[in-house]
Amino acid sequence: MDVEELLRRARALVGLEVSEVAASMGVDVGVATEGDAVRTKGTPGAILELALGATGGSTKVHDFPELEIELKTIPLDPRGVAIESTYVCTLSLADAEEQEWESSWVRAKLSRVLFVPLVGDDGIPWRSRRVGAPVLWSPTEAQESILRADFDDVVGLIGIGRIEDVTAHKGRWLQVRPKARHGGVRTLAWGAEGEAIATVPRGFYLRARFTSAILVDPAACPD
Amino acid sequence: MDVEELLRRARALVGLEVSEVAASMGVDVGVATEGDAVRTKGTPGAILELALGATGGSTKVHDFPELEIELKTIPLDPRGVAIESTYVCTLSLADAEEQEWESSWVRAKLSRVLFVPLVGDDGIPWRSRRVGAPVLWSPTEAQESILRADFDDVVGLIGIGRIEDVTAHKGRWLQVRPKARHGGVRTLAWGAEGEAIATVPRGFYLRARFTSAILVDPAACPD
DNA sequence: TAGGATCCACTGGTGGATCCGT
DNA sequence: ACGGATCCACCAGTGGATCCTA
Repeated sequence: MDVEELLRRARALVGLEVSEVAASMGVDVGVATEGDAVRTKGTPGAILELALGATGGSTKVHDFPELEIELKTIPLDPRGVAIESTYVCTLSLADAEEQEWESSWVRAKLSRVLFVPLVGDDGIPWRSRRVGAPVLWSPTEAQESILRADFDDVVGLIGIGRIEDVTAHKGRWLQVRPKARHGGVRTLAWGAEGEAIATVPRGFYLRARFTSAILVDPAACPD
Repeated sequence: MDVEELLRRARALVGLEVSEVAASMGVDVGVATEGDAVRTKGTPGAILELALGATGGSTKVHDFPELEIELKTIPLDPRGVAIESTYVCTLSLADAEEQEWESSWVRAKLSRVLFVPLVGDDGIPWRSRRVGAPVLWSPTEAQESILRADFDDVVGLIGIGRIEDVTAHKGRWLQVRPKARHGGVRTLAWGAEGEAIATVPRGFYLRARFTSAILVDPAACPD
């Protein structure tokens, strides 16, 4: 598959409800997920991956390894505003000192993204959301320097052992938030005195105001 | 639980069939495993862990963390000869260069072992094997130096990138053999030129003639 | 006979994200 | 509004070992 074929496939889904996409793949989402939003958070993303032919499963860097394209579904309200922030990837705490933007996982993921909007009023079940017009995005130079600055801020703090000073308030477009099944999970990090500490795993997220903006204008620089 | 309590529990099981031990724990091994040896390889070990109160689950170093005791079941024929070698632990291939006996996982596991024989003719189903007299063993100095020599041999070879020269022929008592669900699994190692190579995962095993001997005389040095 | 191949259960970590109190 | 908390599926790795040909 080449990139044109991927875009054709994505455009062919525009206007369909997620449940219709699932049905066309032979996936039954009816009985198992009726009225259950909290227990099926990742399902719409998985359905779109199937429908667009994403390969590689779970141990990959990109959803489409040959194209180096990452697929992200974005829940939008009817005005086109993103309802949620977008998870990018896990932040490695143990070796933050050595991490650099150029070779980072988050940069690799964000270098080429196919955003697929799932449109519907806030609160409606994901099955009833409709596929919107896909946007294939790569950061402009201006955008990438902001993303890099956000990355450098948090990785710099973690590198000097100040992980607990990294809150979701930091970052203009790219923020860091907890990422774990529940509060009890802990991972290894380093404190200011070089001591090992156990803390909650973190992930990188794109703020909703950023994804909202680039879905309207891929070269936008909101705020 | 202290070590005396553990030994009391183990002795109380002597003479029982494994199926009887399972039944006393409220575990039904009848229907699911009838005549199916290949699909239930690890079951007798799990049943004895239950019966003896092993804790820690799967992310532990020892089966009895507080006592630093490892539990191993050993299939014996009626003459008291071990039918099989005994798996100890996985061998880490990627960082072999830095590994030393003193701090090794295999040494930690073997520093104190409760061997529980499961006695029966070769080929009889594990359910019909009878629990034999338990032996709480720690290596003598003489024994440990042989084990350390075996360890140093293979880890030394792997450290200089000669993993493919490590066969199960090496090692007087402690040998290295493949350990994976099937031949297709690969793990990372380093070749002689420092290049990364993919190879099958390996584990440390105690040769059957060694376990046979120490079950008769814990200070034995066979061969 | 024993070296190399294989089997199951369980779980921690990752990838998919959204929930929900303040 | 959004920062912190949480949910499920999946899979590779570990721990429990024995099988099975040459």
